[in-house]
This record gives sequence, C-alpha cells and structure tokens, in this order.
Amino acid sequence: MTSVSARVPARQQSIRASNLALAYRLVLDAPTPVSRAALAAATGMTRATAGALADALLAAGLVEEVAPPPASTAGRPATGLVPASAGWVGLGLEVNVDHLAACVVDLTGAVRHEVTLDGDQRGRKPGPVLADLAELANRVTEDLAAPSSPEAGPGTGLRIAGAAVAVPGLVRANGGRVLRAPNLGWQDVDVLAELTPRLPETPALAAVGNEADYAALAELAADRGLRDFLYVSGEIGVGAGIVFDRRLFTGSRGWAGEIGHVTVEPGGDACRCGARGCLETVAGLDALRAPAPDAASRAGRGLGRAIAAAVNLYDLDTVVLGGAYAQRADLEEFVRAALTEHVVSARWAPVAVRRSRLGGTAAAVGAATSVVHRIHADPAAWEARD
Amino acid sequence: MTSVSARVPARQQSIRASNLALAYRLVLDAPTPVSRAALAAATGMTRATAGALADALLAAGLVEEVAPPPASTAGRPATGLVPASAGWVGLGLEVNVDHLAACVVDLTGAVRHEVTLDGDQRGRKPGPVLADLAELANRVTEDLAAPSSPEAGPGTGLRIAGAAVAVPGLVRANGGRVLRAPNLGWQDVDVLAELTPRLPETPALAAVGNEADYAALAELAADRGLRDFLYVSGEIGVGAGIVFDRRLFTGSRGWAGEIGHVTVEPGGDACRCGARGCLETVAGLDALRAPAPDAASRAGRGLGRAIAAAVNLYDLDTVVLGGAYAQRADLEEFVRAALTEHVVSARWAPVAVRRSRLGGTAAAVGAATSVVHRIHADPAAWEARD
DNA sequence: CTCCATAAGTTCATTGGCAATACAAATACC
DNA sequence: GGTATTTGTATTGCCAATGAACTTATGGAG
Repeated sequence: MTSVSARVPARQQSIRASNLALAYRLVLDAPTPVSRAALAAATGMTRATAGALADALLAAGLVEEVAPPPASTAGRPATGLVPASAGWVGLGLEVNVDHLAACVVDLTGAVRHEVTLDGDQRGRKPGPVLADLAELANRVTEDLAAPSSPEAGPGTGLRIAGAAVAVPGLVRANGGRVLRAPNLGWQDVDVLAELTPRLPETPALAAVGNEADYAALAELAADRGLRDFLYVSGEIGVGAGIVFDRRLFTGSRGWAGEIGHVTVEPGGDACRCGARGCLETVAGLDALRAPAPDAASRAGRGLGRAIAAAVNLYDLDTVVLGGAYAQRADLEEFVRAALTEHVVSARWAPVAVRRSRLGGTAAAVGAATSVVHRIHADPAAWEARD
Repeated sequence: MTSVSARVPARQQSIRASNLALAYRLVLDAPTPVSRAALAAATGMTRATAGALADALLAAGLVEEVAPPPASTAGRPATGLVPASAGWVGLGLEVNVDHLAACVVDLTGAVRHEVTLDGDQRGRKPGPVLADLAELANRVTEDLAAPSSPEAGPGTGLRIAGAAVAVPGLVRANGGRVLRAPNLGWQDVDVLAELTPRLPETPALAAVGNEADYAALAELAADRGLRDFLYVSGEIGVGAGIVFDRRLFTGSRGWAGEIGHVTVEPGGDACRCGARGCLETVAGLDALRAPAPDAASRAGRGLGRAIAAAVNLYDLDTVVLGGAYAQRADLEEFVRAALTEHVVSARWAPVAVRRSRLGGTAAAVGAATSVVHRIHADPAAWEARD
C-alpha cells in the first residue's frame, strides 16, 4: 500500500494515465456533477483534452453522464459527470474474533451488499474459518449475479474487480500471509493461498491487510473532511490505522500502527507479547471488562497516553475511536484530556477526537473500499478490461 | 517537505522532467560511473533517449563525464557519468544551544566547507543570533568566491543554489517561522524574514526546519544502507527525525517526530511543556547530568520505551542515536534491550540500533543536503538557471 | 419572434518527447 | 587487417496535449 518510486521511465501513455486519474479524482471528489468544461478549468487542461479524457472514463464505465441541471445562465448547458454506480465493485471480507463479514462497495463508495455471520472464531483452525468466509463471499457474488436482486439496485451488472481481506493481526505487506493473529490463535497463515481457490467468481486481484488499517479506510470514505488521522480500534487487541494525506500509512513492511504494545504503564501487568505494561493490558476488552473499579479510568488514561504519543510522532489533527471504543463516551473524554496535556502542538492546533459512527463491519467495508481505491487511483488500468 | 499531489495536469515536459530525474537518480545512486547505455538498460529507455537526457544533465552542469576505464571487454568503451563536483551547492545553517554553524555541500554529497562558532546562545535574542549566523554564512560564501581557496578544491566555481536553516524547535512547514524553540528561549520568530536581507549572496530559495530532521538527512546521506529509520537527537531537548523510503517524514504541518514529550513515566516529573513524565524529563541532558545514581539507567529505559513506541507505530528497521546520545554506549544498550522486549515485529525482523558517527554539526550538513536533494529530485528545474 | 451574447463541447493542424530503426565510432579478438 | 561487439547518434513515426476555429444549445434584448 506504499507507493514505491518505480524505476520505470515515463512514456506518453504515462501522462495520459496520470491525467485520466486526475480527471477521475476531480469527478470523485466533487460534491456535484462535474462538466467537461469544469474539468478543464480546474486542471488547466484544454477543453479538448478534458473532453477526450471524460469520453475515455465514460467508455470504461467508470463515470456516468447525468442530465444537465435546469439552466440558470446563458450558454449551452453542461452535461454532468458522476462516478458510475454500476460496473466495477470491490469485495471486502473480514475475519474477526466474533464474526465473519463480506460486503460490496461500488465506485461511488456506497455499500451495495453486506452479509455477516456471527460466531466465535477463537480457537478454530484457519482452514474452516476461511472456508466459511469463502462461502459468505460466494453468497454475496451470487446475489449480485441474480437478475433483479434488491441489493443490486437500479444499476445491475455489478462486476467484482477484486477482493481484500481484513484480519486482526500482523500481515506481511505484499504477501497475503498473516504472520500472527493472537486473538484468533493464528500463526503464519497464507490467507491468499487458502482463499483464492475457493473464490471462483473473484478475479485474482486480492490483498490481505490489518483490520484497523481497513477500518481507517472506511472512516476516511465516510468523512470527506478527514485527511491525516489516527484510527484506534479497541477489541481484545488494540490496533491502529494511520491515514496520512488521505492514504493509508502502513510502513514499508505493513506493520505500522502497532499501538497495542506501546508501553503505557512501565512495569505494569504482563502482556501476551512478553512485555509489561502494554496498552492492550489496560485498554483491551479483557481489561475493560474486568471488575476492578478503576478499570475505565485506567484504560482511558493509558489509551490517552498512547494516542498522544502517536499524535506527537505523526503530527495528526484528528483521532477516531473505533471498535468497542466507539460506544465509550467516557474513554473519549480521557483521550481528549490526555491529548490536551501531552501533545506539544495542541496549543496551536487542537486535536479533534471523536468516536466512529460506523458499525461493526467497518473493516469489511474498508477492505472493499481499498479495492475501489485502486481503480480510483489508476483508471487507465481499467480501460481495457470490459 | 511533504509531496502534495498537485492538481496540475501532466504535459509532455512533465515526462521529460520525470525521466531526467530518473536518469539523474541512477547516476547519483550508482557506486561507479554510469554510461549512457547502462542508463538505458537500467530504465528501459532507448539509448537515444538516455543519451539525450545525459546530454541535458551535462549541459546543466549536474553531471560530469569521466574518462572510460581501461577497456576489458570488446566494444566501444563507455564514457562514464558521475555527479558534478563543481557548480551548484547547498548552504546549510544551524542555530543550536551551544554553537552556530554554516556549511556547504555539493551535488556529490561532499561537505566542501564548514565553519562553526561556539558560544552559548541561550537567552540571547533572536535578532543578534541570526545576525551572527548571517555573518558566518557570508564568510562561507566569500570563501567560496575566493579564486583559489583551499576549500573550493579542484573544481572551483561553486554556486549557492539555496539555503536551509536548522533550529532546535517546532517549525511551521512552508512558513519559515519558528513557533517555539524552548531551549533557545525563542517564541514565534520569523527566521526567514530576519535572515534573508542579511544574505545578499544567497538566492531566495530557503527553508527552515527542525534540527533533528536535518540531522536525520545527514545520517541518510552518510549511509547508503539506510532507508526507513528513526534518528533521535539527545540534547537539552529530545527530538527525532523520521526517514521513510529515503525521504524525510515531517507530517503535514512539519511537527512529526516530537518524541521528547512522549510519556515514559506516567505521573513522573513535571516537564517544561506542562505535562508530567515526558521523555525529556528523564533523558534530556539536564536529567542525564543530574547527580542521581540511577540517572543513566532511568534515562536508558525511558528512551527505550519511547523509541519502541515510535518503532511500533512507524514500522522502522533502524534507530540512530545522535546528539549527545552518540557518545553514550550505555544508553545504546538500554535502547536495544527495550526494542527487543517491546517491538512486536522484532522477532521476525530485529531492529538495528547504532550511534551516529557524524559530528556536532550534523544538522547544518543535513540542512545543506536538503537543498542538494531538491536539485537531485527535480533536475529539470535547474536546467535554465546557468 | 429573431438575433446576439455566452458557454459547452468537438474537430483539426501543430508541437514536444519517446520508440524504433538504421548508422557511425571505437575497441577486443582472431 | 578483418570481424564481432558494444557505445553512442541521426532519422522517422507515433502519441498525447495544445491552441484555434467551429458547432451546439441556451438566455435575454429588442
């Protein structure tokens, strides 16, 4: 998920690909339909060029034309362009401690279909879990193929562009291999290899990623105002996704955001990881549910210190609390207080804190969104595939 | 220092600029002289294109041709290209607590000239300090202009491309304004506005940045093997520079890497910033020099926890200890132990820890290097300026 | 109701940069 | 000295963007 400056020269088609992505980005980000002329004006391209790129996006099925609004000014009315609501969609899958989920997100970012299967996955072997997940995924793709399914909505003909799988654990970047998912009891599981043969309807393009990272992407898609933020997911384990410049920051190996093992109580309780005083030992669900009377304040303060460390180190302006934290207004207050106290830049630029408004399947939605993002980022690659 | 995806369309000249930078990068990174044919082979460009770009770099004075090596194989011997040792250079300036420094770095990354002025700057007003710094800078530029100065070396005719100033404090990105430099006693100082009129020989291109960030750049330039690392500078304050994918990561506002105020002893000593238990209170120079018998171990453990937090959050593979820490082998051991204990990924990928081998003016060198990096990154912008 | 101003969108010749190919130059090996 | 081999250069064609002219579609003035 990290851009690597390729040692490949730019050719004429690179500039076209770049401009096509630029034009698409404007259509995607605009709150209202965009005309070809507006595209040209916003970018500095000529209307001729903007028109040609718009036609290419139309031909690829990535945008749609909408009827011009009632003309209020002189001149020929503009035909608007909006992201296509039919055509390519992303498939998002999620393995979590207490449920499995599959969902489909279209190019507009809308969730078109979602299926969850509740059930404790702890202690189950990866094989059966992934078999269940594949069945869920195939049910979703079959629903999409059904001629007049209610989920498909007005624009039928949704085609899966690719899939991504969210897992609560450490994933090797570019590998599709889960190194360690302690709360599932998994160790070194090749999710891609297990899953791919069981998903006949889904093209090869697939990725495996951390649950918190994908949930952060879902949050980004849901709130246009977000740009640089920390998403903290509180479950049995505590993970974080960092979004910088509207892109996921996963580190070179995909292991960034391991906030759960930041030390918040030196010499504190022993953690599963072998160290002492990790955030997880005071603010993981097991600790939060403990009968100790000060569990919540202890968790809140620890969480606040860890988040303040992340904000100090990354220079972020917003923190979103997700997972189980989304229900805990008390923790939010502790975090807000800790940021005011510990973040150096807070006096110039206060850090916003809020709880996620997304449901329990944010990671699945984010995984699907990540697939859609690939199309958004490089529409030229999707021109021929129709 | 952060790349912002500009909403500017790619033109034909963009592709040339991109390819020129690609060719230059290869020349810069190669351990031995590079031929035009090797350039073509490495990138996939045709020899014609590579040759044209090489000629452009030569004409701009950014590379030099060297005599072909004694031919060992059949075929026409290749004329090698190396980064130019004459021509454009970067000017780096540094304000620090106990010294001022100015230095010049050429396109090969070599330090061509360096001047320091020792003296306690604490409590002095910004005006006089910056006047002294400007005088230092002007002495350096005059030395360069002198026909046969020993510093200029064989390739005289060094021209200042721009300047950058390192300051131990919080700097607003793109502003040139120092918000707060507690150890200098500065608050809201417009360094660029103060300095620019006093530097008649230096072009307008100038930047102001954090001392630790620039020191990290110097470290990067000195060690080809570095790619993603944390540089921690221990002085009165404790700062960090983060380099990710060989680029400085400063956050969107330039305030990333504020490790000095990560909480390492909850409820600990009061810090200048108003909080308690900040890293600075246990591992800043004042604490290290304190007579307490456990000062070093306490500092080492606190430093280790803070660095482990940064490594967990950023997914880095190397830590460089700089500033006063560069002399402290004892601290290095504490940090190494803490990383082994607290970093989740350490069992798959151990984190390397080492002390900086650069001297006390690393920040000045890094500042000059940052100017050189601008030329390296966009050689096309420097074609006409001759 | 007609004409004109205005804005959107399209067509076509021109321009800049790279690819492909052919060609010239310089060396090792037989 | 001739041939193979590699480097470097010149020529032609292609692609995508530019700029200007042209067509289309609307509101408003007379």
